[in-house]
Amino acid sequence: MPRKKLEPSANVSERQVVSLKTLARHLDLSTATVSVVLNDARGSAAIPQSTKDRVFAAAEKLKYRPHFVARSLRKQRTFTIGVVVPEVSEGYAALVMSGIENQLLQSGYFYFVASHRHKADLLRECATSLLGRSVDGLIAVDTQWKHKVSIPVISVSGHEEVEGVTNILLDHSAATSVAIEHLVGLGHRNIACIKGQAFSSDTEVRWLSVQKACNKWNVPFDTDLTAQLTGDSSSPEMGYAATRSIISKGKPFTALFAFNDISAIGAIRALREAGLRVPEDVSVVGFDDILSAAFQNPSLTTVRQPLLKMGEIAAELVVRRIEDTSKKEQTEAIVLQPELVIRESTGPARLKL
Amino acid sequence: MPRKKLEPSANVSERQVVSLKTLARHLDLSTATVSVVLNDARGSAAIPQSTKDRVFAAAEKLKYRPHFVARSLRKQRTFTIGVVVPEVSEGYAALVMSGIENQLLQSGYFYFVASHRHKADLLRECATSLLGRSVDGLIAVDTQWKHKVSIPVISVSGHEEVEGVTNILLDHSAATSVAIEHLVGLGHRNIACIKGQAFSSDTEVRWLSVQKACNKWNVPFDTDLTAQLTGDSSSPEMGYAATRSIISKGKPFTALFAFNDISAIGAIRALREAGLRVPEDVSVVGFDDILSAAFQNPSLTTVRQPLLKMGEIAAELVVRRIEDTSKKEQTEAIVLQPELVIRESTGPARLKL
DNA sequence: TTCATTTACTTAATCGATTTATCTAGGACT
DNA sequence: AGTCCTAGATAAATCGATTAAGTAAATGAA
Repeated sequence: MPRKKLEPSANVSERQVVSLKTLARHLDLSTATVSVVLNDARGSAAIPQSTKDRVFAAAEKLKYRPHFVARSLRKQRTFTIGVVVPEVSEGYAALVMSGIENQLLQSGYFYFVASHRHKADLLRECATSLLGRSVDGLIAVDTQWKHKVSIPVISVSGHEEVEGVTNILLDHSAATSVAIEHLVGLGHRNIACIKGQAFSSDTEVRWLSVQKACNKWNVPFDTDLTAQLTGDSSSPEMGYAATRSIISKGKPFTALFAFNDISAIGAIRALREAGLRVPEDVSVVGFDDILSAAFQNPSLTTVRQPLLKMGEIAAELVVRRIEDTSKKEQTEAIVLQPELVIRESTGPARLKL
Repeated sequence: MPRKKLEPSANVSERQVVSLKTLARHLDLSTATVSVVLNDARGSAAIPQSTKDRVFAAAEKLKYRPHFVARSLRKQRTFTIGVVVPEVSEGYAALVMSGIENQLLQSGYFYFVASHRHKADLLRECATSLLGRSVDGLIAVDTQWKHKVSIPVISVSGHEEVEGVTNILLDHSAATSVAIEHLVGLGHRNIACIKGQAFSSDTEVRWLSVQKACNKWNVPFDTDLTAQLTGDSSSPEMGYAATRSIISKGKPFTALFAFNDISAIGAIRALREAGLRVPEDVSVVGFDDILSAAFQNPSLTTVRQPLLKMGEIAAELVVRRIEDTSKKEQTEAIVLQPELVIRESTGPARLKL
């Protein structure tokens, strides 16, 4: 097996070799002076450049790295954000987290992840232990966040209005409208819909938007062509079951608007098994545009949520609210626009049912 | 819009109300005594039950929560693990992370995630900043970890042998053997193979195992039926390109063994576009069994890596190595067994080519 | 009675920084 | 000569815990 010899890489290795005290002693200065210089703190103006240079040079040479924990204790800031998600392994959360990470690490923050699996008590526990870890802020993803806490909270796709919580939302009205418009434009009039699980924070808003969109585009909203996802994990299985229940009612339909991509994938399987081709017999529209949506067969037409960007904005915002100490209670929501991504799973409606 | 009135939930909210000092003053005891009692530390034997009861009662009543940062500083332990992954949003990493989380939170640890996107300098930076945060241990996922560090490191699917690093590996020999056996059993003899990107830590080992497996089952290993994934992100696009390049060589084949599920998905698309049906004309085997493998169309036959379990084991191990201070240099690797999951993407070989 | 031990605590050092308040020496000014 | 100012630092408090070492009173043994 080809295995290279490794030279131990020096820089990375040691935990805490040089403390401020060591450095100060080495420079024959007090820790106060060194700290002031290195942080360019108030009072550093009084220190001559020559001394500053000495300090910087020595810090470099001895590879001084400030001890984060000590600094956190003193400053009462941990430069750490708590991220609360339903489940780490879901495509939705993973994308948002990816966006959060992009932005946060750049700003010098790290984040803790905690998942609650849609259980209220676990969520409460998450919150308590993250606060117990003195995080500087929280980002809740797809979570019904109801706790009022003393630190900034950004909620991605949360729909509760809680004091101190900034919501980042999709324009659901636009999202559903554009999806229904697309289907109507292809000649569909009998559109089945899958409603989300009760625990998903988007469920209610989206469902109302779908009804409004149907009104707007003058298509009937038929409750017989409707089913709700059940269970508390999100796998295509749930979409499969929901679709079978719709099919079993025997009412004809030529299109199906799923709650999300995961359920759309299950829906397609159920349709296939019932002998219906996608998109020839039934068009399917998903929601979210998770990574694998483009690689389904047929690839999914879907309403894209800019999940990565939502994560980035959440991270940017939480940092801003932490660092901007002027308490101007920035609680207004931020609304992002969806984008319809047309792929293979939708096509013209069959002319006769 | 139906929106419930919210009662602010009291317990969760405040950051640091009661410090040990407050609590001690309230009890008219010293912080030392209170600390000893609450931690049941050495010396607590000398303290009468009546006092202990008073302390516990007061702690409960005032809702005392120890300040994690202060404790970390004093104990030189942060109860935090650094997790290094190539990319948060990949199915592979997400599953391992999910396993890690299951286990870690139970043990009272949190974790920082940092991703390096297969860039060596970013990886180095990750390592430095995680160590700068005084994490107690590291878990590297699908990453070529070459740094020798002073804290325990567990590597999931790493193949480097570095002192102090415990490797958690799949039995690649068994994995490739069972896959090839399955194909041979279906009558396939001309098997195309897709090799992984150079940056993936599994690539080399797997490639050698594939060759050995071909030998073992007496099928030719034909380099003309071979292509390597390129690019540095992992999307099905890469598998698509690799498969097209194999097809373009014009040599007939009836099966394809992809490097992973993601590339298998791209491969299927390329085959379809070339007019080949899966599995009727070409059988496709993936690797990993990521969540969406089961929901492809056709669903993927694949070699399952127990990714969730690998994450759990990694977490368990890193905690054990941290807490077991007897430095018994536990560096042997842990090898897990794969499982062939037979779904729809494989079938009998066409009799004539 | 006297010394040793136990009991039930407390004092103070420590972890590694940041930050406020203070000090000193030298020069300028009255 | 005395006072004030300023440049250039420093001492010491602080963040909130843990923990080694110490102490006073009570008890027990010789």
